[in-house]
Amino acid sequence: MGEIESVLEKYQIRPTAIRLLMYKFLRERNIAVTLNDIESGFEKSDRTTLYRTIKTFEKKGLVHQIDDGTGVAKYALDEKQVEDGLPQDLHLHFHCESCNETVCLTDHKIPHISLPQGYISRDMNLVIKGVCDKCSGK
Amino acid sequence: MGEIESVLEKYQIRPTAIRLLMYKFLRERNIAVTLNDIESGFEKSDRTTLYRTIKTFEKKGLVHQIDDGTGVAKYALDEKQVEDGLPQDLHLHFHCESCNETVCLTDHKIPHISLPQGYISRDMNLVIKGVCDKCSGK
DNA sequence: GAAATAAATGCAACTTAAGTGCAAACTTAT
DNA sequence: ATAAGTTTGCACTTAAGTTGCATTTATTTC
Ligand SMILES: [Mn+2]
Ligand SMILES: [Mn+2]
Ligand SMILES: [Zn+2]
Ligand SMILES: [Zn+2]
Repeated sequence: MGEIESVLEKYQIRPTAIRLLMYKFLRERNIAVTLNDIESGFEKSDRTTLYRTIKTFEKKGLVHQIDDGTGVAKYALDEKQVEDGLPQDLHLHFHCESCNETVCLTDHKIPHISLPQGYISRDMNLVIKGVCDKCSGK
Repeated sequence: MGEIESVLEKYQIRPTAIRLLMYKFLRERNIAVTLNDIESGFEKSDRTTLYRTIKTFEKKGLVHQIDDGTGVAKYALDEKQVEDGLPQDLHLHFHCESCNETVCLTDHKIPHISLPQGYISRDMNLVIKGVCDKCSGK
């Protein structure tokens, strides 16, 4: 059994052909991808299966969904160890308005925000939009 | 000429009947509203007109669009004075997962975030999800 | 004030992404 | 080998956003 298989098993995802392909696909890029990106990356296989596959990955905690404000859901691999049952730390996402790519800045945690009385925080989403390193040329 | 009319004129929006109604509608609530909310708030008038009206408001800087992660665009009045030509300061938004309402926390500015080399920030979106004061009962 | 011009409105249609139902194919357990 | 459960593919549905175009309404020019 290869390494890829064992990662999926670790997340309690049965390693079918499409699942292995999609996991490899996600590993090959370090940017968040849309369902359309995934679809374009595969010759065969249909949209619904890919949709359900990515949703399975999400439910099992292998990927997280990113809402970068473009109106289309993107997905990226969680890098967390399956050992610590905790959800991956909240980190910020950067969306480049030039190349339209979105990346996880996993080292950049969302700073603590104090809310008005009575407000309880459960989750956060911080997206910074601008120009990425590749596009700024700096 | 009423006060409402003069606000619209200040933003260079011609005060038609529907525009006055929509502006009043937005003023009456202090939460962000979807196009559907607006549509339900009016007997007459059609979706397209309301859509184009809110987009006109947005272009002219009277409202800002909020992406709270629910997948539906919401809109809320800008409170900024038209005098300072600047866009309204970036503030955070709170989305209550209990009542599904989203509010502008205009006093809560988004803290400064330092980005990796080469990344240029132009805009930000910070949404906190949780339970609002009304729903937490505290 | 009437004619010409421009802006706003209403209706129908289109686009895109997301999601569901169901039967066929495939896998795992008995 | 059979039965039960899971995954896959196809067709179809929903919802939000958006555009084209003709009609109506407002503004400008004469
Ligand atoms: Mn991420
Ligand atoms: Mn706001
Ligand atoms: Zn870029
Ligand atoms: Zn609430």
